[in-house]
Amino acid sequence: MSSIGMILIYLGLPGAGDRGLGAAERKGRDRAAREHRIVAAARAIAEREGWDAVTVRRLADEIEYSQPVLYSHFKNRDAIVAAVAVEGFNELTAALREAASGSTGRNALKNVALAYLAFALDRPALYDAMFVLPTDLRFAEAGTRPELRAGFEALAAVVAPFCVEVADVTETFWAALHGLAALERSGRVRPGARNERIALVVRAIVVSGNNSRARG
Amino acid sequence: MSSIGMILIYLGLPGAGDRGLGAAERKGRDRAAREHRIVAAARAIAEREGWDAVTVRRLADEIEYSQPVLYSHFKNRDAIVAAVAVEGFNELTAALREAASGSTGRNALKNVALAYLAFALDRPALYDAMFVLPTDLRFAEAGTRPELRAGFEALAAVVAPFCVEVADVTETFWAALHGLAALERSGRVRPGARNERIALVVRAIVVSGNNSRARG
DNA sequence: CTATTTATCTAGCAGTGCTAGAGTTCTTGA
DNA sequence: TCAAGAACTCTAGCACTGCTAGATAAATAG
Repeated sequence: MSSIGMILIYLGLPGAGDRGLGAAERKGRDRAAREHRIVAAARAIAEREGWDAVTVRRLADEIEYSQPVLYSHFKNRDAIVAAVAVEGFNELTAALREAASGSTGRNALKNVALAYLAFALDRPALYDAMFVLPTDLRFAEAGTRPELRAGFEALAAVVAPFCVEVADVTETFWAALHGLAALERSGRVRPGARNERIALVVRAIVVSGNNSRARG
Repeated sequence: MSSIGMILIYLGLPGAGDRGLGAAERKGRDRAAREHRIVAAARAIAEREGWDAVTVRRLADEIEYSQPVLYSHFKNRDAIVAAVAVEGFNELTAALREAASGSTGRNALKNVALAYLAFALDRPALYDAMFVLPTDLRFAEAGTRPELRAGFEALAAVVAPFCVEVADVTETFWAALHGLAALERSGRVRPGARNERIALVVRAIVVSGNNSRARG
């Protein structure tokens, strides 16, 4: 099965002898496709065997190129992790929007919280890429990537009805969800009480979110 | 400065030629002292240069023994990280108790939250050992080390006045604090709004903690 | 003083991220 | 059409990692 993947890809594209205007674009597409294969391979291996198993040599084997090719796409290994993280933020945002749609107010809040936890717990490797492993992706700063900000906005949307200082409450909501995910994943909290914890977070926002100018 | 540390240690102990009953105990003490030096070196290097700089070779240099000696104290590198983490839990527990003492009710809650964040933010390497790096330390399970449980109890103590389901609320409080620390440390939340976020968490527990049997 | 156990070290394995320089393939211009 | 130049990819290797087998030195016991 050595090079079937590559063969299929090339069959779907103009022939290699192709001259003229289309050649450059084809190269660009090939490069983009190869880059995507790298990211997909990294993600698949990480999800199956953990991030430690994602070595540059192994990725090179997977895409059937030598190691230096990977470094023509990504500055270093961390940049590959970051690319997976960006995919993760897109999918998390989609999952949160989906969870919010079709309900409003308190129910929307609860559904989003449940969706967030579910996302973090069944895609541990993806979530690690987004929040645990070292990347230099940032939030809340100039130069923040739109993929990251969109996730924040999805949370802000369900939080907004309950507060005036939306940014403060959204950040705190996010932190609570992240903390719940992190502690549960590392076995530091009773798995059976997940729903109770989520209910507490939701209730906290509903009851105390208003007038978020906290006094104390 | 090659072996001054060792010389001082041995000067403070019975002479090397010492025979008889005391010799075995002295050996035990020496071993314990050496083990402590390993953990201290790991922690110091991690705090100064990050955990990536903590290599077994470097620790061996630091304590002036060869690498295999470290493996006679710890099963592997992760076990050294875990030893630092246990120190961290002891110190975090002490810091939280200190913060809780001298105030009650809502103020105790706020002081503990502030102390938790301060701890996480000015000892990042220690906090990583406790919560981020891979160790097999567990909470909320049979076989949990007492050092870990004590930290939970310190949080539970300040939460208890505000709720009936103490375990649920304590876990959620801890998760919120951990999430705030994690997101702030990775630059994913506005540093300037830290106090507002903490105030929200405190207010949430005060206002909605009672009757924690959440409905909805 | 010798034999045995204990403690320690040297040297090395198999793996990592990353890169310089060689080699090949493709594109271009005459 | 064919050589010159550019673009691309590979081989081989560096410096490092965690970890360990086997040799060696030191301490203990008989």
